[in-house]
Amino acid sequence: MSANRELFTDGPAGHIATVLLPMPLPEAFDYAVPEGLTLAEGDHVVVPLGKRLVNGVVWGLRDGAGGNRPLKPVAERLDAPPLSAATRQFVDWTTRYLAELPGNVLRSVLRSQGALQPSPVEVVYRASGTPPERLTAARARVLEVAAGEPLTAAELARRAGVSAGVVKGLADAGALLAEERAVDPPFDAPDPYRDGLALNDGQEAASAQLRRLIAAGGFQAALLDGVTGSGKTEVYFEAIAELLRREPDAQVLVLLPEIALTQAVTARFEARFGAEPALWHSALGGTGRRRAWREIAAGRARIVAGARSAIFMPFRNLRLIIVDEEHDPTYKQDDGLTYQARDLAVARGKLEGACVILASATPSLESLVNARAGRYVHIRLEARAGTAMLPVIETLDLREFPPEPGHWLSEPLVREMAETLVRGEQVLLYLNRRGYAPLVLCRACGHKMKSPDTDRWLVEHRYTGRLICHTTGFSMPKPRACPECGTVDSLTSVGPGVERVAEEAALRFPDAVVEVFSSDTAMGAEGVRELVARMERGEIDILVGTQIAAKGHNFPNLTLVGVVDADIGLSGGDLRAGERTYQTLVQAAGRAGRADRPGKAILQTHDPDHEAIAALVAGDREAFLSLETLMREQLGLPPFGRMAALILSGMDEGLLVTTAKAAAAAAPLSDDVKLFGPAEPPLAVVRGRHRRRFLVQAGRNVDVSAFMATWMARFRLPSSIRARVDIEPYSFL
DNA sequence: AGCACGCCGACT
DNA sequence: GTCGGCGTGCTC
Repeated sequence: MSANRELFTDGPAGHIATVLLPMPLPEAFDYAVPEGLTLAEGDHVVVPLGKRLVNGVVWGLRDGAGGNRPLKPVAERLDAPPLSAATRQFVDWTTRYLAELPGNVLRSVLRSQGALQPSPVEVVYRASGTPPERLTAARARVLEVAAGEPLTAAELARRAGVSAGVVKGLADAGALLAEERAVDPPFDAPDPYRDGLALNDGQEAASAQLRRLIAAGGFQAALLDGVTGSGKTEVYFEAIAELLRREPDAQVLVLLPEIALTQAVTARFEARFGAEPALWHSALGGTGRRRAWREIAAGRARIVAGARSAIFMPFRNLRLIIVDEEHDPTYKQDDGLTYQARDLAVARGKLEGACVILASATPSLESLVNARAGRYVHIRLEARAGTAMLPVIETLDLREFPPEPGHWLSEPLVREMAETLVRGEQVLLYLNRRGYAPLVLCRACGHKMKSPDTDRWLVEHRYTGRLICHTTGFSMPKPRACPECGTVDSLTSVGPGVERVAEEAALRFPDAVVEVFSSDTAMGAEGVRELVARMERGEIDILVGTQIAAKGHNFPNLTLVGVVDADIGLSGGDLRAGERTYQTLVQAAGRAGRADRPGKAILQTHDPDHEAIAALVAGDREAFLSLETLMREQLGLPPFGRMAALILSGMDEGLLVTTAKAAAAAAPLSDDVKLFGPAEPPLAVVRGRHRRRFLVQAGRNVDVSAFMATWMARFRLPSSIRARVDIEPYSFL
């Protein structure tokens, strides 16, 4: 067992275990340690709570009297790998940082129900080498199959095409040997000594820097800043290889945006290390979860590739964390907790004494500021000379060349598309709007079709003939008559979505193969892979896609990217809108001409002078970032100031308003903290729940987490009102 | 999170 | 007259 396990040997009666339970309780509970039970901090235990038994983790051990009332005894110690001291510290730190309840954070760590039970076993058979006395044809087939890997009786019978009785007969005759095998097999060990792809000079220099960081050991954060196509993955693979060569027991966590956890990405790991990584993502079923969790907790899974929630995995010896596409906004979301996985990764790296590498072609402003301040090592990776030229980027002023009413492709873009198609090359039209039209309204009375639970517009989807709310998922068939005034056939579609742009493209280029690539095209992971493969093979001429099309793929014959509406995201209640637009445009533009062909990107805009667009056209990232940095610094916005939000919600609007007033009055205000609200957010009602929102803005040196915790403790929350704290909120809706 | 306790509607 | 709805409160 590990060195950090303080053994708690027996002594006088009155030992107390503080046990943290994975539930929204205010604190860890004390239990008596029964005579004869030896416990260590981090151990998984079963304890009585009310009239049931629940799992928990020993958070502390001490001697003492039971206090004012007798303690219930710990029921059982589970034979599972204990949570490491660093993992427990990470839970404590995260609890404080997010102003959360500790049990809620622990619940994110214990995300597999079956993982604490002994691993289930199955009986498998292999040939014993002694053939049976009577060898029938059926028996021979079974023995032939069994000569390979050990299989269960059912699988053996299926593959040999015989009944289960034949297998049983062979086992009884001693020709097959039964053995038990854990249902959760270990993951194959990665081999860090295999050769990677040949690195160019830039990649070699960057990986040498990373190897030095690994060799130095301990906590270090690095920003690996490399343009699209510069081969960042190969570079951080070298850091992984270096670590595993030095420390064969080390564990590595690679965080990826959920969408990037595809076969293609894991295949690259397998090609480099000869073994698939252990995967952790939301789509994992019960068995896969249990296997991954146990193997990580036991310290046997070496390379773990996961979505944001993988930052909570119970690693034993985490030495390196890589956050790929660190700028990706999907790292900030709530799945039970509201957190930014990149920020937690840096915090966990500190606690584990591990190296943290943030990789991106378009780093977040936060990370760039940290790099400039010297808190992160800044490693720049230039493009491979000759191979991946950045495209020529032009703006197309929609005020000068307006498309016809009801159309969205401006004439100069259409001309450029025609020339591209004539050369036999491919076009990507990028528009970050799913569906056919973002709004359906009645020409007769002006009624706008809205979601019943929210004020949001219903988005028309032509493929399915339905109107869908992208916030709540509500959906209905598109009616023939206006539900307000009853006029028949008066509902018109306003504005473009990808389906509508695809329709226009198909109309303009009747001979071209046009496809839509959108996250809600009902095609699933399999369909996405198929579509990407067809695009790679050149079987699609014009791909119309949302965000999902803008990243991660390499289409060598794609030479023109048309950004249908570069202005989306430049305005709205989001301080990162400019940054986000810039990143998206770089990613979308980066799709063009990745092989040896020069690419071109055309941005349709009403505001070609906007700094994000101007900087992009000039290819001047520094200029854009300097402006953005200056703006945020002057306004005291992150990362130059701290923010937090409090969202109250409840069915009873009257009670909500009263509670919000009480909350406002209870705020522990001071000079360096500004409080805004309670405000009615744009999404004021979601599924019948009313919402009110507070925004806290404070100086860089203010601990907003502590502020929120203090605030929350100073007013009573009626049980029907829910409160959610969001530290460093990204969305202000 | 569960689970019990508690006070108001339609059923054998 | 009871069964049962989920609002409120507690669990070491």
